[in-house]
Amino acid sequence: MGQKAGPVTIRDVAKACGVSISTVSNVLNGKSNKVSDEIAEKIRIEVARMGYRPSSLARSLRAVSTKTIGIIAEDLIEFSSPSIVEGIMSCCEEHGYNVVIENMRLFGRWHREWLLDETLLDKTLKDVLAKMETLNLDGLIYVGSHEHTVRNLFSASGLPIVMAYAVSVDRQYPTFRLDDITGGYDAIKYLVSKGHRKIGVIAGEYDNTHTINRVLGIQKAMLEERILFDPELVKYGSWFKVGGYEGMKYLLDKDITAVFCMSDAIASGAYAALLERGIVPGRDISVLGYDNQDISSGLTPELTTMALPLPEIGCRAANAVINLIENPGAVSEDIADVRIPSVLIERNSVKQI
Amino acid sequence: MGQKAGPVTIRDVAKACGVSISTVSNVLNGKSNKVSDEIAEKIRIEVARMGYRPSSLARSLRAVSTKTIGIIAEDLIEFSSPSIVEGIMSCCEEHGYNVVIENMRLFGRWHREWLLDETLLDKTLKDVLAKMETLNLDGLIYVGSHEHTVRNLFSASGLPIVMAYAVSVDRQYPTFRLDDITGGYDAIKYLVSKGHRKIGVIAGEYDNTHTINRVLGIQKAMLEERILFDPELVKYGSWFKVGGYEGMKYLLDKDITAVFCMSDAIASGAYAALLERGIVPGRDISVLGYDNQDISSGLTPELTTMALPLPEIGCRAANAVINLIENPGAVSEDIADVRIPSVLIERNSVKQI
DNA sequence: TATAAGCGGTAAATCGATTTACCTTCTAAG
DNA sequence: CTTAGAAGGTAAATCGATTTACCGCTTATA
Repeated sequence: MGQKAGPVTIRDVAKACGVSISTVSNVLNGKSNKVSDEIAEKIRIEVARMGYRPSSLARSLRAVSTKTIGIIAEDLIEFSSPSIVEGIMSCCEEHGYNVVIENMRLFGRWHREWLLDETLLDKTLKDVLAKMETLNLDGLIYVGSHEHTVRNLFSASGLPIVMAYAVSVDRQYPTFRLDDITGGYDAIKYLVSKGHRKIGVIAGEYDNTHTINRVLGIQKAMLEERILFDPELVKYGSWFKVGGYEGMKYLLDKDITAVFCMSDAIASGAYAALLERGIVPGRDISVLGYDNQDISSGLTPELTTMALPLPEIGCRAANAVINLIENPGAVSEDIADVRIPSVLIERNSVKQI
Repeated sequence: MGQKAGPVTIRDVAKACGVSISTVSNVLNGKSNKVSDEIAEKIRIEVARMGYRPSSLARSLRAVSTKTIGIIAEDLIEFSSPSIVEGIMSCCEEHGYNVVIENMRLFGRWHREWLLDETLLDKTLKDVLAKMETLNLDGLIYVGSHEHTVRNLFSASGLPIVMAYAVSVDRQYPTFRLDDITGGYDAIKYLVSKGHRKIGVIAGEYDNTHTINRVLGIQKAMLEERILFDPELVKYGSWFKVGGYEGMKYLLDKDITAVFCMSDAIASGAYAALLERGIVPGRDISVLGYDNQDISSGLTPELTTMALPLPEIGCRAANAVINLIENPGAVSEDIADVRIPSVLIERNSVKQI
């Protein structure tokens, strides 16, 4: 019964060593120039023996900074999120920061419809922020898609904020996102390098940022290669399999040797349409995908595709907040808008002609 | 310059209302029977106006409990982790708990080899735990694969701990994992219901828990259906595409009408082998997958498969820790070992004969 | 010879909340 | 008329750490 409950505190260590609390604190924080070697050693031994771990709660309360960064994820399960989050965590780990994640979808009771309802999105975001404000965070990273409108709801908190993958309408925060122009450009350049000059494109929704920018890149590459950009050869639709299926059926009539699909899901749909007609992808026609999702190596033949630089986006975003946190002066070096290129993964669906 | 820095505290609110700190605290914590209605109202208004949010740091320090649960993920990017984590977060959200995630892979400097090296795994785990002990958590959930050895390293912390998906060697913690026996059983039952009685199996590694148990389930179902279990018809290999490719080539000589692949990746390899020989899956032969990964709907024809109950595993694990946290008495109601069945997703790769 | 600086260490304030013990005043019961 | 209890509120202790101010003593400097 002389036994104390709960974990061992700095007070316990101090008592066990017969020194003051401050001395223990000093040793633990490397200010050992203020403590004699014998005492320091004794304390270190006792700390190890007792299994003492300083409470980050108490530490943070005193220090004001919690050394933790909040991640707001629009949808944690969405294909791009986990890798971005891992990139963020990796970088934070390196710099000694903790991470807490809020998943917006959860606040929406598992429905997806809210993504389409802007009022609801705003409301959800506000709830999430209220919860996070309670957490005494040092900074915030918003991970989402390009599609949605993120308004200036954060400002109240006064925290450093950066956007990963997503873009805020008012462009108020540093942003790290895909370089879609270069993506489209590189895709065409690669296809041309393989001898293709008659190239079809199956795109996502026609008014989508990714779509628009990739088409820009495509046009740029074609101009350089002196290929006439034929709007008849690009089919807009959806990002999903069905879009690829329909797009490919449309393109089947055209005179092309290769097709650039703006997502791997689209490519899988294209495969389906091809197979239906007995045309084998990678032999009779070349197919280039985008995203490098798991599916791309599951297809037969394995899909050559452009890998999304997701961990890098996360990592650079994290670096940016940390920088903002540690030198608050540097805030307004022109709100950054960094675009990070995708990298080509060669597999077997594009052949040299 | 009369301006205070930092966020608004309870003291500020108290001052603004001309009452004591305790009164504000009482109002905020619903003990309003100790406060007159006028004052309570006044405080609530002021709280809203000033945008005051109680610091969870200070609150937790005082309350001992942080209302947060730690997740240790062996590999956050691994296909099963994000969904399990989402399940956990969903449940925690509902019960008012926060969540912090540690990704073991990060501590291993992005290498995967450590998963094979048990000493390294233990060391990594110890590091992660040391970090988490600092966080004053209320409970812990370990999310990992069945493959690895998780020793009794946690005990020191004295925290409630449960395992999600993974299993600890010493079976010391409540465990929520796949019901592989039922999985194998249901798979065969389904195939039989579609008229198949000559069924091949492409399994994972022969000494893997999933493999062993699913085979058990297969045998049980076949016994029930009076089908002779022929060991020649089950091909062990790897969980990945290559395993499926080789397995299918092996089975091509046999007299079968359907093949049960123990992962979607295996099924994708089977598709490849089939296509190579001009056999079309879903028409000439039926294929059943397992996992319900993205890839399954990307294949042509779309793969009928068994969906892993990942969110449910996460959710039930979370419920269990929370229960352990809130009634510490209930600790030893026989260490639970709950097995959760997979659910069949019908698509187009299995046809009635 | 003053005076300053260094050394090794401690007591007490502090961070922002919760909680306990207690203090008035007022009302109702004996 | 006294006293018990309730209503409404406050001061101070507390949670576990960090940090500041200071203390007594020795040694170097002007």
